[in-house]
Amino acid sequence: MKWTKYLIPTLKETPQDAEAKSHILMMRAGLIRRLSAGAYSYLPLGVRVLEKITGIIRQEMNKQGAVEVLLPALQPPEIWKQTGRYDILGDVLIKFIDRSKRECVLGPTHEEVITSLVANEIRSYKQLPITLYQIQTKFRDEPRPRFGVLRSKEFIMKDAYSFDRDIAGLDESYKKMYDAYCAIFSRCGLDCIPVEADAGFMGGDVSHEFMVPSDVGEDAIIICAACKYAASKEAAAVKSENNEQTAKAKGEPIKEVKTPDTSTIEKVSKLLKCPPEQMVKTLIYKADGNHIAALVRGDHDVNEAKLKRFLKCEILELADPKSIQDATGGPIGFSGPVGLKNVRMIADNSIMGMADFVTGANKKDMHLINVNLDRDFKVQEWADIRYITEKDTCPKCGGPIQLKFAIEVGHTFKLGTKYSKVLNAVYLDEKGAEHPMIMGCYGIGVNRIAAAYIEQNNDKDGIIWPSPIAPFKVAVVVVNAADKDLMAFAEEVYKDLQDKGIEVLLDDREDRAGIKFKDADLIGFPYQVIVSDRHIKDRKVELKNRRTGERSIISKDEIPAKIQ
RNA sequence: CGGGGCGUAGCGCAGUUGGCUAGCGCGCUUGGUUUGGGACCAAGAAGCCGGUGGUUCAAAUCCACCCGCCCCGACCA
Repeated sequence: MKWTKYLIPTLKETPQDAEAKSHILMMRAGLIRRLSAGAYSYLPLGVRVLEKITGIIRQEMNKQGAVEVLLPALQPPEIWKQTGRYDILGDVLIKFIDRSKRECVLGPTHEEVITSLVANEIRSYKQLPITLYQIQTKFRDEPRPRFGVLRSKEFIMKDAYSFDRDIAGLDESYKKMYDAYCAIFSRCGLDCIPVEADAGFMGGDVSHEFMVPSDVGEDAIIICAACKYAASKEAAAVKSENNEQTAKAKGEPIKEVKTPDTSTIEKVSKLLKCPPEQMVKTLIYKADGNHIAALVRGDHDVNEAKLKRFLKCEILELADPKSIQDATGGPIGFSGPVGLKNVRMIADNSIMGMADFVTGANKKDMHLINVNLDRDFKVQEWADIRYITEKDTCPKCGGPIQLKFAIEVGHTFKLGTKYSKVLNAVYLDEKGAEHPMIMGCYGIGVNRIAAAYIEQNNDKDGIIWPSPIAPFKVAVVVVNAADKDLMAFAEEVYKDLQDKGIEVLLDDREDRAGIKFKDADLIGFPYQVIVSDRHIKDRKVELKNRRTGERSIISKDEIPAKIQ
C-alpha cells in the first residue's frame, strides 16, 4: 500500500477532547475519529489493527473447536422480557419503535438470541457439546462513554457461547475458552491478568475477568504478590481474620448526641473526634422493592455485588430520601440500627468485634454514642458485604495484597441453565429424557484490546506496535520522494517485501524527511526501512526498530531475516 | 443524573470591559527555493464565532433558553 493512495490523517497536535493516552494516540495516528459521544469511525489504519486482532481471535477460537456465526444486532424485545433482562438492563438497552410501530432493541450481548437459536436447532445429545461465537457490533447506552474507544456506546465484541450436557462438560468447554483467551491476549502483546470476578447481570457462579493494568482502568483488582491470587475488587472475599477486633465495651450507657449537619461519616467523625473505624454506617437499600438495612464499619464501603448475591435479589438500589424516612423514621444520613423495626438488617462481619461505636439515631441531626451489639440492637444476619481494602490480607494465603486499576478486555462466565431453562434450550439424552443445556459465555472487547495495548505501549513519539497487531509491519520511508532514483529504489524494496508476504506501507509523500519520520514513529510501525541518498550508491537501506531505536545499514535482501 | 470545564476555518488557539472588513500558528491550493527529525518566501481558498430568542444605534463579546463535547462523581458485562 502506498501512503498517497491511502487515508492516514495524522495530527500534529493533541485533540482538545482527548485525555487518555490511547485516545490521543489513536486520534493523532489517524486510526479513529469521533462521530458523537461513544461512537467512533475507524479509518484504514484502525481497521487494519482491528482485523489483525480479530484474525488472532478467530484462529484461537477455531483452534478450540468453536464455530463462527453472525447474529442480528436488531432484536425483538420479547426474548429480553422472557429472561427478565429487559428490566434489569433498563436504559442501557437501546430501544426504538419501527415503522410498523413495533418496539425493537439493539443487542448489548447475545445470550437471548443464541439460546433461542440453539433451542430451535439443537435437540440431541449427539450435537453437544458445541461452542458458537461471533464478532459483531454491540450497543449499550452507557451513562458515560469515556476515554475514546475504551468505553463507547457502540463497540465490537467477540462473544462465544458454549452448550453442554452437564457441569463436567461445561468445565471442559470453559477451560478451552479460558486457554484461548490467555493465548489471544498474549499474542496481542498485552500484559493481561485473569482474575476471579463477579458475574453481575449475566448470572452464574464462576466468572473470570481478563484485566490489563492501567491508570485509566475503570475496574479495580487485587493482587497477592505471594501466592499470585488475583480477583476483581467486586468479587474478592474478605478473610474473616481481617474482621477480628479485640474491642471491649466500657459499659457506658448509650447516649444521644446532637450532631447538626453531619450526614456524612467524615463530618460526624470530625465533629465527635471519633475515627471512622469506630462508627457503623447504616445504608438503606431497596431490594426488589423491599427495604433492607446494610451495616458496615464507617471506613468500609458496601459491596453491592456481594449484598445482591447474599440477598439473591434482582434489583438492588439505594433507597430514596423519602422511603428512608418511611423506613427509619429519620432523614437520610442519620440512619442507625438501634430501634430499627420492620427492616431486614444485614451486618458486615467486621462489625462483630466492635464496641462502643457511633451510629445514626434515626432522628435529624442526632447520633448515638456508646452503642453496643446485643445490648442495644440485635443482628440476625451476618455476611461479608463490604469491599476488600488494601489493609486486608489475601483471601487465599493471608499475605499482603495490592490494589490496582485495570481495563477489562475479556470476561468469561459459567452460566449454567439460567438462559436455557427460560428459553427452552433442551436436549434429549440417550434414554429420551429432556434436560436443559448447560451454558457458558465468553466475551472479548476487540477495540478495547487495541486501546489497552496502546495504554501499555507508547512513548513520547507515539505508539509502539508489536508485529502481530500492527497496521503494517514495515514502513518504507523515502527521504526524498521527488528524487527519481531514490523513489525507483524504494519501489523496488517495497515490491520485494510485498512479494515476500510482508505487510508494508510505502511512504511516497513528497514531504520532508522529518515529517515522514515523525509520522512513522507516531503510528508506530514496528520497523522503518529508510531509503536515502546516503546509502543508495551501495544499494543499501537503513532499518530502524521502533521499540529499541536500533538502526542498521543492510541490503534489501537482508530485511526479511532482520524483522522476524 | 449531580458537579466542573469547553464550543471562533480541517486541527490547535487568541479575540469576550459591546465598536470598523474576525485574527494567529499548523494544514490545504498555486509558484519558487529547500530536502535525514514536524523548512522558507510569495500569492490564494477556506468562518451562519454551536443554535434560537432577547437587550442595543451596534453582539463572537451582554442576558435567557437549548444543543453538543470533555473531565470528576453516580452508574456500568
